[in-house]
Amino acid sequence: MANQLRVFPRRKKRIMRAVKNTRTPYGLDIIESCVTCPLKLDRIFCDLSPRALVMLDNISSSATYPKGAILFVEGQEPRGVFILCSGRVKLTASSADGKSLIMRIADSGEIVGLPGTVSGKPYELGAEAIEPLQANFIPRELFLQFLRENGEAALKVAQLLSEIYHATCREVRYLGLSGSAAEKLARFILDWAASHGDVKSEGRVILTLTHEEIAEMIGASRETVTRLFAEFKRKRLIEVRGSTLVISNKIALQQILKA
Amino acid sequence: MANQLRVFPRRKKRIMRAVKNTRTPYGLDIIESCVTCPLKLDRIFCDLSPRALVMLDNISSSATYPKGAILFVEGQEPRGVFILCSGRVKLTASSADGKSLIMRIADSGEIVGLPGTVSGKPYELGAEAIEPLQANFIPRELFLQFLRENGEAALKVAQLLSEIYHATCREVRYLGLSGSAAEKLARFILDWAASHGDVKSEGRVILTLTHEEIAEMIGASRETVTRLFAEFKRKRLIEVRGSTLVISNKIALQQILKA
DNA sequence: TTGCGGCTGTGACGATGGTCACCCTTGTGG
DNA sequence: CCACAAGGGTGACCATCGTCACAGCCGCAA
Repeated sequence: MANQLRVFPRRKKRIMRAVKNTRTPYGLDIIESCVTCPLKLDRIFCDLSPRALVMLDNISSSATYPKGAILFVEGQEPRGVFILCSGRVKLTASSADGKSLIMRIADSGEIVGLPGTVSGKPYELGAEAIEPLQANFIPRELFLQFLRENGEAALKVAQLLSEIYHATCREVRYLGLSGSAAEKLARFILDWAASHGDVKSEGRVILTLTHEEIAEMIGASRETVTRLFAEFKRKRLIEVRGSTLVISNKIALQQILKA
Repeated sequence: MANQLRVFPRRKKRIMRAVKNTRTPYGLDIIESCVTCPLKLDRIFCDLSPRALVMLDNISSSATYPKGAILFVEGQEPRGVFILCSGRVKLTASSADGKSLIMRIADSGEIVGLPGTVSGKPYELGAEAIEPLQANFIPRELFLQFLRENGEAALKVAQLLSEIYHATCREVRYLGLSGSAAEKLARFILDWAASHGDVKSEGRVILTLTHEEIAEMIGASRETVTRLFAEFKRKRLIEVRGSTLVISNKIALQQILKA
């Protein structure tokens, strides 16, 4: 909901220097260069040499997108990568008959469109902003060029790809290895809590997804998700207040997985 | 069935030179150095400099495994990558209650264990030889070192990871976006034909998987697969003779996907 | 206010497919 | 040659979950 741009002032100076050279627009969707943006580039590529960082910043250009904007669609020729500054993006696979499946939700700081860009094959997923979005875009050719000249960055990219793959494997578990829908949902809640959990308030998470979206993530119907949420509440496994979800009985929830 | 080792004599000379230095065993499972093996290393990393190829060969060591051998199990700390010379490996995710799901079948020439090795996270899948296997093993640390010193190779690895990811996405489609089991099987048959199809004999493929294994690939039960095969045969969509599968009516098969 | 659109909640119904139980064939090794 | 294991084939049963239909709720805009 609250979609505040967090700015890291310490970083700003370093960035401002690099950003001077960033005067090369690569498409219509470029609105402004990445100045207010926290530029998580150096979070992702934090262990690169300063020279590489500047190079990277030179080829990237920032843009903003409204909620619901489509960054790219499935099957499209890969144009490049998006590095999210703020806002989240859902990555979905969709079938001919309109069903769609959310494979991953990329949070701010993450990188989107990487596999397609690296391999050159059509994007295997579509990307849609689920919040107002600010992102750095790097066109494919320049990005590849950058990787070729920058071995350490290429290795870093390989690591990122491995992590994306890792997340995808977890997704496969939802879909393939769960007996019941209850199992899927329990697994989803626990996973979500693990990755989005507030550190201090144990078991409290903010869940900004609709039932529909959760259904698309775990491969179930909207109604089933609603029913299961009701069931979990009835059994005192979870509580829901607004968009806050509290895991009241984590152990019981984990029990469902093993069943 | 017939598991002949295909040897490419042309490659042998080049390899023999490089292989001289390969005298460093890294574990108990090393049986012999990679001499008879076609060493597809240079297929995967074919565009590397000769120097890099030699380095790569120096750190890799060949071993053979019987059918059913486990290269690694899910959750294990990553030890390194395996590059398959001959034989195939199935990569499976398994659940607590013993169910398992085949995510990918790596053919000879492919590389196995890459994401885990690159990211350092535990292998997300288990790997089991489904045929007698000959493979080159490269221990994690040496492999990473090699990538660090070899930017072009790192980029190549990123590409391979993208392709693995690509295959995984397709797998997700089976599990998540198919209405019926018939749809999954149809998709599976078409995919298999597309990737393993003989070029000259259109529509003829060799399918060396048991119904059980197919079931694990598409997320269905063995019985369902058997029943569907019977149904497809009855409807004249396919014919099966031994381990050869003939697609008699490709259009009808594709129709099932869209339904 | 009213109306509208997105989201959630709930009942009824029925197809799909997993499970169990069993049998048959084939290949392999003692 | 027999025994055994692994794979394939089939029927019966019934739990699960997707689908349809509809109702309440909230926020928002006219």
